[in-house]
Amino acid sequence: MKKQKTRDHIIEAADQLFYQQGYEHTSFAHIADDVKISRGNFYYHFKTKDEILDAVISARLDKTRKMLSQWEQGGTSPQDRIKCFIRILITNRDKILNYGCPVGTLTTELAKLNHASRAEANALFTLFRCWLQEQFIQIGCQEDDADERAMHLLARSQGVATLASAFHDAKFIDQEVTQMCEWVDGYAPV
Amino acid sequence: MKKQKTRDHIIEAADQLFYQQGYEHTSFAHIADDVKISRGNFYYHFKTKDEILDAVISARLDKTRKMLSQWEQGGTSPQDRIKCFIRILITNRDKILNYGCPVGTLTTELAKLNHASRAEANALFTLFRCWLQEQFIQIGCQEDDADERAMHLLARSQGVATLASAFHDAKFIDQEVTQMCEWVDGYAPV
DNA sequence: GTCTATATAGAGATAGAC
DNA sequence: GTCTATCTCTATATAGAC
Repeated sequence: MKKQKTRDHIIEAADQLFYQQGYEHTSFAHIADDVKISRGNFYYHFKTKDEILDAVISARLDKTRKMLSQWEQGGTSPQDRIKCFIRILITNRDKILNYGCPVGTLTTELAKLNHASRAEANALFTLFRCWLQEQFIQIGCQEDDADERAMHLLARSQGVATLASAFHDAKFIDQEVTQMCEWVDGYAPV
Repeated sequence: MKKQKTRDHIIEAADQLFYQQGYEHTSFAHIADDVKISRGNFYYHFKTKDEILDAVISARLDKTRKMLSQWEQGGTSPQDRIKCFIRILITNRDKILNYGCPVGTLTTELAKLNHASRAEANALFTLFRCWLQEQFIQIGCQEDDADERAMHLLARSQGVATLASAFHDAKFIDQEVTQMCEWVDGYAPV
């Protein structure tokens, strides 16, 4: 556990850099610089760049699962829980304005690279999708309908992140978040 | 004009490859291979990779302007013209399922690379944004309101492309296109 | 576990012949 | 206008000392 301190630092630095600069554009040298270790030492912890990517995705999956289960406990109604999801656009506004959505931009990049870990990255989307579907089911939606709404919300969040980043427009995020929250409240107890 | 045949071939090949594999991931060698010229000849036409990117963006801007002015003539009502925009998701469905939206994925990549041509790529978004705004004004919206709706539609299209690509889900595109078309018709003559 | 030094491959870019 | 040959730089990855 304690022995893996450097390894964890590498994962954390890689996570940030992959998000800010993209996976391919980020070099070992850059990560090593951030962690303040030599490039040689690097390979003691990870044999290939792909291994770091897998570790980063794995860490993001863990973090996301924890976040979702926290929302699960926090919200009093499924609508409230869904609004927790919508409001991450506000919580992470500054980062989104600069680098877009960490999930969307990674999956898009890996798709273009036709990368082996593409499926793992997509699992991040699936995590949100299934969680949202479950909330819509609790509202009273049928399974298919709930999934459709989950996808709808995911897509809107993605679009908002992309456009807000392109135009560096914080106000647009706020507007759309408000609209999405209203949309969710429109599906109040059926 | 006729002398630029090779140059045009390069731009066209680069355009496709940048879309399918991303800008950074596409090498001169790959483009040259596609065009069936040597890497050396390449540099007669373009001195740097950035120059090709600018030429590609410029070509995309031209093509987009032509497409928008065609829609301008084709549609009988502003609603119809806006639906032309929405339906490109259907027209380009197969490519979108594989590579996402060419505008969104390029601007996102250039943003992460902090590339000098980032603004030029964003101009592609602006082209659609202003055109859509104009249509909403013709429907009867105020200027600010029209822009808000333009951004809203752009964002939804982006989100649909991103999610459809991640889950390789053609049906999702169709569903969302239907919903967006209904949304537009909801803004019939005010 | 961390370092320095080095191997190897691929990229962008140039020079000069044809 | 197109080619071959080559330069240079940077990236991933390895070897071996400490």
